[in-house]
Amino acid sequence: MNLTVTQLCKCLADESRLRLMGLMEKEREICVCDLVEAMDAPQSTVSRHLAQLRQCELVVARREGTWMHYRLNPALPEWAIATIDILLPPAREQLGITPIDTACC
Amino acid sequence: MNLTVTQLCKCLADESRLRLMGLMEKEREICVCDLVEAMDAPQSTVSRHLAQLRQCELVVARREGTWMHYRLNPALPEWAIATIDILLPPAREQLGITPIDTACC
DNA sequence: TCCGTATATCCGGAATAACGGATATATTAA
DNA sequence: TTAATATATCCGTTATTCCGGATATACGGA
Repeated sequence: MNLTVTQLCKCLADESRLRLMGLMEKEREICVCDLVEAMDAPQSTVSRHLAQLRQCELVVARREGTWMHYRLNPALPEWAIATIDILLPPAREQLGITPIDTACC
Repeated sequence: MNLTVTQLCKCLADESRLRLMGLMEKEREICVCDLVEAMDAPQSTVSRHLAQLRQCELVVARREGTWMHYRLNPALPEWAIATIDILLPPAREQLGITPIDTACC
């Protein structure tokens, strides 16, 4: 785990990625199809942003058959966890979203 | 004051701007010449980044004669203040800087 | 093995951001 | 005024990021 402040901020500085983070809720897994639907963006775009979040380890993925389940990484450095905790509520409000609470699969 | 989470993160996502923020300390004014010296970057580059931070109101400027004094804006929304408070210490460590404590003017 | 579904990656083009020398502006002092 | 200093802005170039259709890969089931 070698996350830098710059990397974290770059991830959160893009509206699509911030939205993806905001759609996830602590301790809850979301599958990609739900994210694609909620994002109203092409699947390749969503997947690309998820890859970037994965790369920085802001999220972790778990495969279950053909499906991938994502969730916020609980093992980030304290300062990153604290930042995400603080920013997601105002981000959700500003973007007009709430965490996904239905499971398609 | 209409700062968005995306705007805050964009500001902090650039290493030069993050460094500028890290060179400032709460409640302390720093003049541009000190920042230029500490940044080891052309004056136009520093000034451009300061303008962007000013634009988003992360910093405020006060003129005193020919000098401009900058400081962190204490009037930001709570979530922004909290984020900056959390991120600056690890950012300083990662960038190898400490707040400027000498005053050239 | 072959097919269908879910997801990831590729890649070329478009948009955005950063750079820094040159120049403009603001202020003070002579 | 004019000069000198501090800082801001301009602008052309380069670098980075984002986009999304096309394609590849992974897996389960028939």
